[in-house]
Amino acid sequence: MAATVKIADVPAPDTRTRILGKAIEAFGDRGYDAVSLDDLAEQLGVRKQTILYHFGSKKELFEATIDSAIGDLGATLIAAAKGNTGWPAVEAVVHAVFRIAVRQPARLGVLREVMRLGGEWSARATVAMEPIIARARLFLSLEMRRGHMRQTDPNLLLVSAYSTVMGVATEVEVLRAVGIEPTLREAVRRRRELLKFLEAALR
Amino acid sequence: MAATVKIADVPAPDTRTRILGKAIEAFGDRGYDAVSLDDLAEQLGVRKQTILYHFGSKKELFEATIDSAIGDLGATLIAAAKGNTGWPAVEAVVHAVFRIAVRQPARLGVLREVMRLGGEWSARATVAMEPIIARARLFLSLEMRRGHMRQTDPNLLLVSAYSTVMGVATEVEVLRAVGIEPTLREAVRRRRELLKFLEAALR
DNA sequence: GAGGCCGTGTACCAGTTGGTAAGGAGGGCG
DNA sequence: CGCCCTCCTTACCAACTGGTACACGGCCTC
Repeated sequence: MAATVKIADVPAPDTRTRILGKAIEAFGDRGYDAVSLDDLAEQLGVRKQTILYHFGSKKELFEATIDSAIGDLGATLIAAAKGNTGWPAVEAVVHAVFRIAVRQPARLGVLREVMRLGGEWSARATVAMEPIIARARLFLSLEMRRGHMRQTDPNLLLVSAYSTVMGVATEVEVLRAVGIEPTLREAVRRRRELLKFLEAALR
Repeated sequence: MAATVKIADVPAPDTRTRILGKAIEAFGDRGYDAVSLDDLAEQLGVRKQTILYHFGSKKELFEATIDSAIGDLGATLIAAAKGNTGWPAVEAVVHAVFRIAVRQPARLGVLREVMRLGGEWSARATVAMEPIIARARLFLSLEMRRGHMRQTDPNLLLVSAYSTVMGVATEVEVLRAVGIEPTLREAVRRRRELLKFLEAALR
């Protein structure tokens, strides 16, 4: 964003950037295996070998995708938390997650996909997420010590909260299974409901 | 189980059954795309064409996998809930899920995978799960009316609870990311912690 | 023992996959 | 001009994918 204001900062996205963008989109919502370089190339109006020129292999491309998507996600969440303490911090983070879920669901999709694949890739993502995890853990510990939050293992609480938020924000098919259509209006209601759920669970 | 006791009930699993079993395992923990019929055949010590003889195509095999895994899962959960009311019912279901997560993680994996893939398959799984969903919804509504549970939209509550339980029970890589190793001992602790989380969130 | 069905194996195949090799087109620069 | 460097293309390819056609052997029935 802000591309219209700055002068020569983001000068019409170069090919590499365009590829990465589409890669996040594709990998994020179809998964690693289901995306072929040929597909991707066609969508970009470019030959597959162009992709392989910029990123040496599909694996490398995916690694770049992970770093980009997760780095970005982390930055967004940390920015959301910044300046807030206590419950408002949780609210701010959940808001941020939902905003991403609505606008760029694939970005969260990449995280989901990486965790699904496991192995080296999960490890890579784990490293990329370390800052957020550390921050979240610290936050929870602090809130517990202050008596604002139920006393438990912060790590387990973190996993529970993560699963709940990711699930409610991104599991479109599960929502559909219980009869909830993934519309914007519903997303707002879902977020509100989720916050109540979390508030009850945490405090 | 109980194969050693019964007499001619399960007479050395026939090829079709063996294929289905391995398919659940494979699809459940590697995902649809990542499993090739050749792989599967080799693991079974059989030619790929044998698989295609019993199940006409990979798609059909996967459909059979869904029906088997999810039908079975549903039966287990309903059996667990049976006879219990109120909070003990929730505990029983969570116990059952964790038991499956420890013994046959792939069975839950199939559910996850299907929901990830979306489309016709999610629809199929949704149909297969209808009985459990209906029962759970009914249970929640009843508990709310009785005042044993926080008053909210049962559907949203269901999704939240589902996400939380599935996440904590099956998201091995997420657990690892926060430093929790997926051992049996940890699973017990996790389950206990999860129940506290749910109890706080629900009541 | 001849014929038929069931279950499995052999032989193939066309399409797609990720990846290599090599050849421009265009610009900057000596 | 000639040379190189960056970016992208055309032309291939070997491996693997799901799938078809068909032959073989054993068992049952007539």
